[in-house]
Amino acid sequence: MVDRTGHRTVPETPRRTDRLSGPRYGNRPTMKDVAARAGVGLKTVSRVVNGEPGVTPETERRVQESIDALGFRRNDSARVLRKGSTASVGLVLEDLADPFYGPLSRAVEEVARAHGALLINGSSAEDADREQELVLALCARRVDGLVVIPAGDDHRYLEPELKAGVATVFVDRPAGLIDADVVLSDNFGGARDGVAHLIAHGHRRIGFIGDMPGIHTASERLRGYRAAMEDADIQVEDAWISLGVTDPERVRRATEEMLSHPDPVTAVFAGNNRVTVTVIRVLTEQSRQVALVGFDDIELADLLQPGVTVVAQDAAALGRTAAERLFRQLDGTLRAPERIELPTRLITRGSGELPPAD
Amino acid sequence: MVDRTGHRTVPETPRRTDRLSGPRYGNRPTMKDVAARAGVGLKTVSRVVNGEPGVTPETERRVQESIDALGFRRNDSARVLRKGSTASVGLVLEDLADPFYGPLSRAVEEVARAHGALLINGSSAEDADREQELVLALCARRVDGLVVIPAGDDHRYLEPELKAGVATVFVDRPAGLIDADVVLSDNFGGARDGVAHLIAHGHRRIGFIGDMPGIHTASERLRGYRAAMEDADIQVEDAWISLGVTDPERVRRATEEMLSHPDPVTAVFAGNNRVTVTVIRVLTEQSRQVALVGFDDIELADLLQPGVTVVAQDAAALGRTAAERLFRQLDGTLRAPERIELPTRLITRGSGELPPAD
DNA sequence: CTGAAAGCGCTTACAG
DNA sequence: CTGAAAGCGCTTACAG
Repeated sequence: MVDRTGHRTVPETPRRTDRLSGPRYGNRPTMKDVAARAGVGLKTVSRVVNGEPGVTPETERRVQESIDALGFRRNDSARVLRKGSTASVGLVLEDLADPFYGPLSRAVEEVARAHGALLINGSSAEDADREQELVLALCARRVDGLVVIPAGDDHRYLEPELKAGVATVFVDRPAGLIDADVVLSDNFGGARDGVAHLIAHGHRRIGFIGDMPGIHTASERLRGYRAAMEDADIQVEDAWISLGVTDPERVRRATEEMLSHPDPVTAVFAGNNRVTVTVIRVLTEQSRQVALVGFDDIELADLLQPGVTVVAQDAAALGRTAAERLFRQLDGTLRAPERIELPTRLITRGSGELPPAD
Repeated sequence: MVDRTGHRTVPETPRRTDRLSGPRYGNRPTMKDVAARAGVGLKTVSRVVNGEPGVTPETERRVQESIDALGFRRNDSARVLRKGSTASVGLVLEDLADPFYGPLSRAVEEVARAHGALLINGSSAEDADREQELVLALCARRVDGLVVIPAGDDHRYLEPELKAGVATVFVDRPAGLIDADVVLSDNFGGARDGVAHLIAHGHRRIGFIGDMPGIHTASERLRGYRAAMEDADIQVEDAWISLGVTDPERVRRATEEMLSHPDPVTAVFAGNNRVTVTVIRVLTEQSRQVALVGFDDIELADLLQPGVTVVAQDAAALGRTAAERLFRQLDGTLRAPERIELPTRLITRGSGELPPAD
């Protein structure tokens, strides 16, 4: 639509259905339109839009007037195609709604922002196929880099992408069957310290309720539990260990079973935040006092009676470390893939210092 | 790099620095490379890659072999440019790390996924300038639609974009000075019900501790408080109301002040989740029992002593409703902007049913 | 069934 | 200081 003064006119009412018909993103003006209206060349518009030097003030003014009048905004999709860098990073995690991933995502976002990149976010829902689908969709969009909290344990599908130079860092759990950067919490050491803390407070019969054994964090924490028990020369009984999905029903049943044994555990080590919450519910219903240490901090843990002793990991630090490493890969300052382990911190609040109830 | 059989060779070690120098995204093969290797035309490769009909099995096999050998993956950046739809939606919220936004983001993501779109996520950090910067960056990327939890109260900067047909839905707080779709919780009604609940349990001196008065949700909830008090013919005293930032120090001071008055409040209505948490901390330190109802549910609220009575909003429903409306805008099935209000739910757990301590 | 040409909206490399 | 041409990697419209 061009009126007789040569000005492109924009209809007052947005014609929304147009967006789907043509390739012109609604009907947004392009640099070509701006150039035509201002009576200059395309490259001059590009110079003004990008603040490049070499444009007389008068020309610049004319171009700027044209930009404002048409409501022009540079199409970064086109820019990206030509420049070869999308200035975006992909983050694939288990579930955006899980409070553990909030601070992690935010930390990745902040580092990306400092490098001028946007964040594309996706939840794998702990499904390996969905993880792969998401990761490959992000590769197809040519994100500059990828931060992945893996759901699956076979990442060979990423090999061509890594070869092609897609920067990638795995977080929270290692990559499977490929050599890649990974940033983890010290799950083994954290769990060992938490269990040792219970032992130091007189417990010997200690239960471990954890996530599915296939998950790296779950098996590492179990290994930490076993190491602490072995260090104290305690023979672990099968009935003290329960692994599986972390939904409340399963965890509740496991906890109640463990506590109803003839010779029950006097303390429980909970394998992650979801497990801890359910175990607390069950313990408050018991007549007997049972000590508890949980892996992962939870909100309001200090306000419960007793306060909940936890092994805390620093989710924000995990995200920050991974994202920084990603951008160092992109700088080219990095050589071989590394495995970085972040320390955990035992926070004592009461539940882990309860003596055995005998 | 082409060897003597005409095959493009890929170096074993990824030359990562290459990514930044040229426009070829690392050195990924393109459809042209695939076509050359397979000895077919570009369009034939496009047909195979997109599963279009009209390719003989033998040709398809040759193309597929070439794709696999080269590690080709379609560049969606280029596709997007030509097709005019980026199959992505932008979500701008206050802080990804805030637990309220986790379920909301996830809900938006799920709806986007059902429509084949990815989610680009950004935190405004409650800063109007940063909100605008993010929103406009997303517009430049030509996202198909935008879900915005606004930090600022003037969104006229979005007018050219709306005119150009960018689908937009505001959530949690309304848009400022422009006409746009908005999905809100019934902040007024929820607060009024919560306060009425305290009045029904015998309270007359009820405090209100809320967020900054400029924030829409904060003022609506205060309005609900006032309405409930007026319905009960209670004259509100100035000392019962405290508005401001929600950091723990400010809220703690406000709560303690309110409780140390000669004739102190017997109940507190907390304006949001962050306020509630701090108020709980202060109340547990008091010798006197003070009733509490909080706006927003918080995790473990049922495990505290007493359980925390809250006015819960459904964050996931807010996100889902907004995203669905966004895609209906894109369908073209929507006319005028609307304001949708979602109900809240009073959850009684004990703290709101405590009688006045006299 | 197949493919060459044009084009999406920018930037790059170059010439005037 | 300014701009025409070529190109980024795809898809579209069309011709054979």
